[in-house]
Amino acid sequence: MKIDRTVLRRFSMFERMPDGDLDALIAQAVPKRADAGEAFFEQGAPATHFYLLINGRLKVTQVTQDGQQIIVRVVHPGDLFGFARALRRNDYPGTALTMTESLAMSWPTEAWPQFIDRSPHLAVSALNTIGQRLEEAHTRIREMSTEEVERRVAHTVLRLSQQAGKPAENGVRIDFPITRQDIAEMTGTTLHTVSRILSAWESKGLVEGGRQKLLVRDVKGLQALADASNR
Amino acid sequence: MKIDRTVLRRFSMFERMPDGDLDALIAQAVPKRADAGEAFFEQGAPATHFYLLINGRLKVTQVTQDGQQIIVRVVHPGDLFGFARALRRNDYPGTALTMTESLAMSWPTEAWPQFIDRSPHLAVSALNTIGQRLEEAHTRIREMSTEEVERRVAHTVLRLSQQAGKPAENGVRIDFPITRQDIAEMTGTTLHTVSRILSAWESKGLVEGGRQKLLVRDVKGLQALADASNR
DNA sequence: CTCCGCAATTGACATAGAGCAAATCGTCAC
DNA sequence: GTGACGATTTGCTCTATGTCAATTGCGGAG
Repeated sequence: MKIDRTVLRRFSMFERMPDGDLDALIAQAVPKRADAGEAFFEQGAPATHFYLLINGRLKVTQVTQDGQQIIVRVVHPGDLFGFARALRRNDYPGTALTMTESLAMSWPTEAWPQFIDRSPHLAVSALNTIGQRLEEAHTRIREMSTEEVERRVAHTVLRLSQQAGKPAENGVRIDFPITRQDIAEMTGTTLHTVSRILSAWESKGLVEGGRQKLLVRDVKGLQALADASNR
Repeated sequence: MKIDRTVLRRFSMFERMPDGDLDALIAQAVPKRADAGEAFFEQGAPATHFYLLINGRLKVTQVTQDGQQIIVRVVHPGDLFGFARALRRNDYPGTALTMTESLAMSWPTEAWPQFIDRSPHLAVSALNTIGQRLEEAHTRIREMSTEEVERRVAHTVLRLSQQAGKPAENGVRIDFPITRQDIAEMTGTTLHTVSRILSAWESKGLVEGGRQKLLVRDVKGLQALADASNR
């Protein structure tokens, strides 16, 4: 399983990195593959490596003391994940679970400073990444504080269709297997409620459901729902 | 209103910075004072400066399209705030509103790289700060997804008492004026519910309320409430 | 092709907590 | 001291969702 420059070059983070630097990074990386349902690392484990997702799709989850699970975020190809250590943590705050077979590159956490030094552009990217992630978190908090479930689900589905949408015959297909339970854990509700909402949308022609499948047929319509300033 | 080294030295961020560097930073800084209720900057305004809170207390708020407000975080003395620009944003994502008269130092955003270069320790601090903030956000998301209102309020009050607690005769006093509305906006509920909860707690002897006042009498008891794995 | 198990759907019911309304109370300005 | 206003409290109602339960059905394993 050989990974070369051209693969990384596709990700905006590495777009402008000189070949030499890129090769140096790759030389130190260890590729890791995981089947669907496997974990790259588990919540609480010592943070020994950080990763770059090449392809596939992950969810980062946290479980509460009393066993409830939430999805912290979904990791898409080109995203870094598991760089907790860079933020001074010694263990992973969540579990990185694959939703489909996935391929990632890994570096030992000690390599992080070097990773950053390699290119100023990369340092900026990394900071931006975190900043963006913080913003996403705040968006989610805002939505959970002020919006009712249906709007939250609408926002979440729209986001997914942007980040992982694949044009299909009659709409945009979410390009990885996702359950109602997943959506529930992303929006802070239950799979029952999600199911009801999706059913309602389906009968309105907004989406098309299926087992671990989701196709958005009417993005505009969903947008309208998501934006609705409360009836 | 002269700010000198000894003031900054109290904050962990500057503990180990050489006098010279510290003075250089101070030389470029402009102190800014704000009365209670004033804003250092407003949501959406161009991010021209970033700040360090010297004393006082702020809340960073966001308003949604339909006018609902949430408190993104509370800023305590020693915290940096408004460094959105460092994360590539051009405008402030929220409004920084003082809860009491406050004093801050400000630097033009252009000075950020220099600020960072000034000391490697400081760069690390900054990264940690953001990382911590991200973690806080995730904690909040987790709480909002999985906990009922009473536990969320308990967690929030405990956090406040840790970050802004002042030992008092019979408990820990939150050291700045805070309304039920504020607490509601921090936990994603309404002031009514918060009021009811606090009243209930008061009759159990856990806290002592008052107009814009809050005194935690029984930290242990509150902890128990916050930890309770659902009734 | 058939079976099995996990996902999804749907109905019935219970309730936490939002909304609304009205009364009271603490503080600050004068 | 007196007003006046914002903060707080509290009762009542209503509804969005969670909870519980049962059924259906898709899709992979053999």
